[in-house]
Amino acid sequence: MTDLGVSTSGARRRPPSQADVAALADVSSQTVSRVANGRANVDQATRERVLSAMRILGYQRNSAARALALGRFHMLGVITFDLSAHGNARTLAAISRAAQAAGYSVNVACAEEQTETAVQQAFSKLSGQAVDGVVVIEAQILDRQGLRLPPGVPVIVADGDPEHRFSSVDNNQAAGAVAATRHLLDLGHRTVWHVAGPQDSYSARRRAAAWHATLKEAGAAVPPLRLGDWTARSGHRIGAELAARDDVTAIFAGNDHMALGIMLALHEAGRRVPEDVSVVGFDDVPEAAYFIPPLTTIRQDFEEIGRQCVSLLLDQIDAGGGVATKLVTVPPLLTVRATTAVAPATG
Amino acid sequence: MTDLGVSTSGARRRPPSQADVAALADVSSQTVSRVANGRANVDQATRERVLSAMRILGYQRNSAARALALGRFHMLGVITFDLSAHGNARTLAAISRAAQAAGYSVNVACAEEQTETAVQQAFSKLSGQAVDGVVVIEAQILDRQGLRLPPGVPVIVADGDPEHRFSSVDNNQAAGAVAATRHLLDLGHRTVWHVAGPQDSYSARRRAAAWHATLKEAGAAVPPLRLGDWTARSGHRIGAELAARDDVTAIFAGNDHMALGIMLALHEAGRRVPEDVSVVGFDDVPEAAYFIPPLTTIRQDFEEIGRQCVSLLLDQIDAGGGVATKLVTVPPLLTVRATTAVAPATG
DNA sequence: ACCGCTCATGTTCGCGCAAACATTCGTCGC
DNA sequence: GCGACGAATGTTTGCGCGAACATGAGCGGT
Repeated sequence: MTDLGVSTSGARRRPPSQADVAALADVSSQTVSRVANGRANVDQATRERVLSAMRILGYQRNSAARALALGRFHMLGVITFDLSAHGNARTLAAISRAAQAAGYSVNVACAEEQTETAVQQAFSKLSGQAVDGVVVIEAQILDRQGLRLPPGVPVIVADGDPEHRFSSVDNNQAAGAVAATRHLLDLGHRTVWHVAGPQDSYSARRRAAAWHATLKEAGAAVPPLRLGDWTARSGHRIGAELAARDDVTAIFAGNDHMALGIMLALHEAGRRVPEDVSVVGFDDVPEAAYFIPPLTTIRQDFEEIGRQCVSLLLDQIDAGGGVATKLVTVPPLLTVRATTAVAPATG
Repeated sequence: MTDLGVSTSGARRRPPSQADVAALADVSSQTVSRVANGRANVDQATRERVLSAMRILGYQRNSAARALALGRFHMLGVITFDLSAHGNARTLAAISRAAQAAGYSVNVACAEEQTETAVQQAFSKLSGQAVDGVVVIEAQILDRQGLRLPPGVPVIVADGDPEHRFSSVDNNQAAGAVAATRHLLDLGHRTVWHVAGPQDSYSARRRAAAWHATLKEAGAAVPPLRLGDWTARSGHRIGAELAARDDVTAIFAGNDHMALGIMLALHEAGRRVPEDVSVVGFDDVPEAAYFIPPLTTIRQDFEEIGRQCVSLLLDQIDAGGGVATKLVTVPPLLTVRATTAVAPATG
């Protein structure tokens, strides 16, 4: 009895419109519109007649027509680069959920490369005429002065806007890096080596800076910064070099995957974790608890980041532009597992 | 000289329309439309005048109006569940890229739960009135007979449609599982244990079935199937049980993350990989090569899956429905690393 | 010189929706 | 008892675009 009128016959027909519902329910299409939008000023009996007609025809409102009439799309754009990066994928999922809850849908543009043109293209595809606002996830590229985003489109940047040209939602990268470094120092390590992410990533730079500052403040020597590219592969390469040095007893990796590579290199070089060398990661990917040994790391709350992005963006959209840029910070959490231990006795 | 007319002043104005461009270029708005769509029948001089006017005003066509006029949205919907699953995220990224290349954008709906209602809701949000077609990624839920998708919307299922009610793009799960099992058997193991993914996943079922068949065919004993849930955590739990049994010398895990958990459990129980127990995973996540030891696994080509999904979907859209369902299979690849070795000499 | 053709361009119209305005009631106050 | 009001509903209109059709200019063949 539910989908009576949904003819299943061959040719693709025009889906039912308000007018069709109106005809069936014997009201004007405006009344259908009112019912569809939950307006109060419709008689109960009429409303039910309309609702039933909708059900019979399988009516769904045409979002394009709605967008055209309203000038609002009820759609958010998300620009991202690498969805194989765990954090980005998680953030996207959270954004999608939060947006759905607010009645928005999400249009993803996955830019291949981190070039200005690629971003600008992705952006112009989305912007202005198709979405009400945009979230840019981890846009290392936003650093570059050259990037000019069209004005008038609300933009939120997740984790990547060093100059605060846009509103942004950030992990408190500094706090996380400080916690990691302090944790190792407190364990008695003379100093802490840092294998950082690529320096065109603002997150990576902030983690590195906080690590540097924490060492300085503690009066510890500051070893040279080692630069990876977020991959386990780069961690493995750098880890091999670090493993060769006896004076390395504590390593803070820029993310969990690099930590994994480092641990493999250490293992291959016969240096035990955590007895000889302590390792801390960053992200707390779900598998981190099952590395060998389970990884001490900094947990990021991606769900919260996604929620905040959407909430900030919606505020900005509703305010109709001209809002001061805001910065929301989500605190990370040190999660101690089995890769960190007190410093080995000094030979 | 590029964005002259893009006034940066306060209030949000209506973005420029074809009519505005037409007025500036002193042509009809239809001519602007023709230029915007790259039609041939426009004089070169006129075309340039229009293009320059577009540039000056920063014109972008309104996708809602376009969709309304054309009855086509140039947008694909993607329904997915868990973006923290590596494969899903990768597939989504590939779909997004392929869609963009074809001039489509991608609307993601990330359903929270795998319930029929959740899917149906996500689906109806997207369907009919907002997208031209839908890709469902790994929809374990499609199994259930109860699920009724609205007719008339082209649907492609990535890796999850056991009854072939829709066109789908699949990994050749069977081939992968056979390769994994054979590989272990060839190494001299008497039999192979399988830690499968949850059995409401079609992929998981197919892998398990192929493992079973391969053992049978080889005349090997078929150990009881162990059921995990794709997480490293479940792998760890089951791994602990398996580690306690001396007769377990070869394990085929349903995915790399469970393999990781299994390896940790083995390690904790003092059983060496690969000397005592060989392990094979499935997926080849980027970190698999850096597990301790590096994991032998089955590589899936997510890029290709994404591309195929889009290509199939576009075909179906262009054909206007009424096409026979197709099944495209993407072959996986056995990648041998360090977790597999010849069977230990039998005590 | 005239017909018939092609090509560039203009005009009209409708896609489906909701805002704004118009209309019809019934109801309340004095 | 009559005007003022408000609630339910209908009518008109335009959002921006492109299909379909109309126009008009230029050109070749006979």
